Amino acid sequence: MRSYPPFDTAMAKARPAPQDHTPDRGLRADARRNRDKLLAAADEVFTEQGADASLDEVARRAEVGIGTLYRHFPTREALLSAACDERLFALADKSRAQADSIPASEALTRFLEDLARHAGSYRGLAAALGVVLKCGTPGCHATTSQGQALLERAQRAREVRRDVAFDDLVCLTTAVSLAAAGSGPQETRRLRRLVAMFMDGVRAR
Amino acid sequence: MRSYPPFDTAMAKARPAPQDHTPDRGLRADARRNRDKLLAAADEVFTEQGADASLDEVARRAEVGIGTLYRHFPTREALLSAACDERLFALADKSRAQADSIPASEALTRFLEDLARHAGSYRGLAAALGVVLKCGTPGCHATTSQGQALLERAQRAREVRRDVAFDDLVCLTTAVSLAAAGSGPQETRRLRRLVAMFMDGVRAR
DNA sequence: ACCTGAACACCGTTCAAGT
DNA sequence: ACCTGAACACCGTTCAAGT
Repeated sequence: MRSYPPFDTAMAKARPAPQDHTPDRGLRADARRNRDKLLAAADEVFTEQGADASLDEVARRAEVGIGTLYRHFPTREALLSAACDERLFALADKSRAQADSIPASEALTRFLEDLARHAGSYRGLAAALGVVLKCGTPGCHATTSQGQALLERAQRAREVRRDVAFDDLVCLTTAVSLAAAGSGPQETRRLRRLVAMFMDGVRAR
Repeated sequence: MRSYPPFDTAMAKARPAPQDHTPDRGLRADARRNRDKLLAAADEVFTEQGADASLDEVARRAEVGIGTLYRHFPTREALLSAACDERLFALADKSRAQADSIPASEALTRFLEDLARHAGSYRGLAAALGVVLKCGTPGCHATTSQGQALLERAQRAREVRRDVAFDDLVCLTTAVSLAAAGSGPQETRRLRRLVAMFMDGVRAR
């Protein structure tokens, strides 16, 4: 088991607003450009080859030295979560937009389904989801705080047990994503079924 | 993402009986000895370093050429599941012994808890549990058939929904094990709580 | 039949030299 | 301040030569 060095939190800077969430302050123009190229390349490569694709390949496709990759993203997880960040932001936004118009536990269920689908966007992302969601990236933060808010709301409405923690739900999502690896219609059905079953268990009675 | 070659099913021979489950037929004495040394070494190394420890290290500690390791176990999963086999056998036996004297869903719950604990015996085994349980090793087979039997019994007793598949339960176990990584008293408590919650969702209503 | 280990291809990570 | 890529250490896998 390889042990990654501790995540460099300096890499995860607070973003000014959901619309403008690129950390351009304190980055030289060329550095900023390289960072963007790296993210685009990472998204491509991870999508094609899975979450443990070669980082060399990412650097090559970004037309950037491998050292530059490490300078920007000291660990694989840092790159992984940065590459997912847009998606996570979108997920949190979508949930916030629709949450108030539907019942608490329904909102929570939809959120978890989306999260499970997100974890399936790269092969191998699901297993890393727990780590990725704790990496401090803005998108991660948006997602976890939205999830936590939904959970608390459902608990206040007495629709969900009090002894359920957000981490339990992340754990469920991990499981469901692992089980639903691939994203055909069959997997999607299974995903929804598993989320529903777990939510039945989580529901207050 | 590394793609492993397809698992060589010739490696997983049917065993004569639960008590004597070492494939000694068709193996020369020295080969048999090497196989045993490899399994003992693998158990040690995986326990110390996790499920993705170096296979070189395993061969070295078994005092065997690396080629011999690959001859006996063509994939990491093959070695992993062979090394777990005793444990899985014991798990199935224990469950069989106690199952008839307790209610169906209780027996199933205990079985799943044990399986989750098993998945925690090596760091990183949980994520591979789905694959390991499908590798055809005798211990895997004993475990899956016992689990399937317990599930069917609980379904006949109308204690568990009909639309639950054994794979769903394996998926749960994976999740719970991932969430309960580590094996302190806190993790064990969490493990039992998560299993209980999922079982509530799985329960017929 | 089976074992051995050198050889090959590949990957992650660092760091001295460059701009 | 940032980039580069050669260099190093390590790992998985194969296969020709040996018993």
